Amino acid sequence: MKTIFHVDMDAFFVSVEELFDPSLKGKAVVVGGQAHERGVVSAASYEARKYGVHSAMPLRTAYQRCPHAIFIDGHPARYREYSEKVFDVLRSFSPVVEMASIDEAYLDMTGTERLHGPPLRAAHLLHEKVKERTGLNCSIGIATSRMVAKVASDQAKPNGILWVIPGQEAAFLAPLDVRKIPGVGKVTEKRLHEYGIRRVGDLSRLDERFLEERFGKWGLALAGKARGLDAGGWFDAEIGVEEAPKSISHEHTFAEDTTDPDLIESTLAQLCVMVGRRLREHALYARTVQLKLRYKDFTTITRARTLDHATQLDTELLRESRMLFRRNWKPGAAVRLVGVQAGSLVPVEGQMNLLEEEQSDRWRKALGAVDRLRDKFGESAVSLGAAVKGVWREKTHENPASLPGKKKIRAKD
DNA sequence: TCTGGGGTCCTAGGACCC
DNA sequence: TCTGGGGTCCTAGGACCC
Repeated sequence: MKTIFHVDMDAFFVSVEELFDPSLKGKAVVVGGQAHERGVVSAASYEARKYGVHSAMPLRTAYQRCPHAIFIDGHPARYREYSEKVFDVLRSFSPVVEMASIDEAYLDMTGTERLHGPPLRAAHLLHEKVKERTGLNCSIGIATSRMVAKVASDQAKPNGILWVIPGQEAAFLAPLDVRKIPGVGKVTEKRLHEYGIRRVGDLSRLDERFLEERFGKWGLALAGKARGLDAGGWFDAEIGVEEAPKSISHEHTFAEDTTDPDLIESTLAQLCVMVGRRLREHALYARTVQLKLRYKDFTTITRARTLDHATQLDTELLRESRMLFRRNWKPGAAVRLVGVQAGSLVPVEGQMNLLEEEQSDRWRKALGAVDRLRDKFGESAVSLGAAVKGVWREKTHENPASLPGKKKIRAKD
C-alpha cells in the first residue's frame, strides 16, 4: 500500500507576483498578458475568480468580466526559480519526488512514517515548510494512488490538506462530478452526460465492457479511475523517473493575422533556431519535422515529413519546414499561427555518408559556438543570416518584442 | 467569449512487407 | 479473378493537461 502526496501550489503565478509586489494582495490580478492582447489567462487571483475569470480564458473575455483587474505579462524566470525552491523543500521530505509541472508535484511518502509521522502530520509539516521557505501557499492531497491524491488536492483548495483514508477511495470519488477525473474534459464530459453519467459514482456502477465499447482503451482506464486506481496511461508511471522528451516544438501566434510569406518564413526560421537549440541541449536528433499552420478562422493543419536520417541542425529543420510551408500554403490565406515540431527523437544521428558526416560535423561545431554565445550574451547576440534577414522589421507593424525568441517578458526583466 | 504555448496520448487510414 | 491477415511505419487530427 502506497502513500502518495500531491502538492499543488495555490494560484502560483499570481502568488509569486504578490511576493514581488505586495500591493497586489487581495486584488483582482490576471497573469498572461494585457487586457486587449491575443492570448489567454495563465493564472487568476481568487479575487478575479469571483468575477468568473479563470485560466485558459481569452484575455479579452477576462477584461469584459473584470475590467478593474490588474493585467500582468508575467515573469517565467521567477516562476521557475520558485518552482525549484518548492522542489528543494519537497526533496527534504522524500527522495522520490516528481515535478509534474511548474506548480505541482507528486511525492512517494511510502515508508517515511518513522521520520515524519503519520500522513496528516507529515503533510502539515510539509505545508508549513513550503510556506516558511517560499512564502507561498499550497494544497496537499494524500491517497494510495496518484490520481486520487490529485483529485484530493483539488478538493482541498485553497491552502488545505485532504487525506483519503485507504479503502475509502471509491466513496470519496463517488459524489464528485465526472469532470473532476483527470483526463475527462469538455468532450468526454458531454458524451458521458448523454448516457446519463454525471457523477463518478454513476461511472463506477457501470460494466467495464460498456465503457470499453463506447470509449475504447480510454473507457477501460476510465472504469479503473472511477474506482480510484492509476489505471493505464500516464498515472501508471513510476514517480520520479525522468523520461526523454518525445517531441520538441515551438509556435508563434501573430499579433495580427498575416498573408506575408516573408514574415511567415522568417518566423519559421526563428522557430527552427529555437527547436534546434533545444535538440542540442537534450543531445537528441529528430527524424520527423512537422509544420503547423493555423488560419484566420482557426482551422489548423499539420504537415509532416520524415527524413532519411536524424538531425539537430537548424538549417535542415528550416529547409524541411519551409518546403512544407510552400507546398501547403495557398497564397493569400491569412495565417494566425505558425509552428515547428521535431518528432521521432533519437539519441543518435544514424547512418550518413562521408560527405554528409563531414558537413554535419562542421555545422555542429558552428552551432555549438552559437549556443555558447547566446548563453553568454543573450538570445539576440547571434542570428543566423539565413534565418532572419531583418525582414519583419521592414515589412510589418509586428512588434519585434512579441516575436519568438525575443519574449516581451525578457525585455522587462 | 474569439480562442497561448508546450507537451502527451489515442485513433484511424494507407503503404508496404511477409 | 474479386480477393487474407498481421505487423510496422507514416501521416493527420483531436482530446486533454498545466
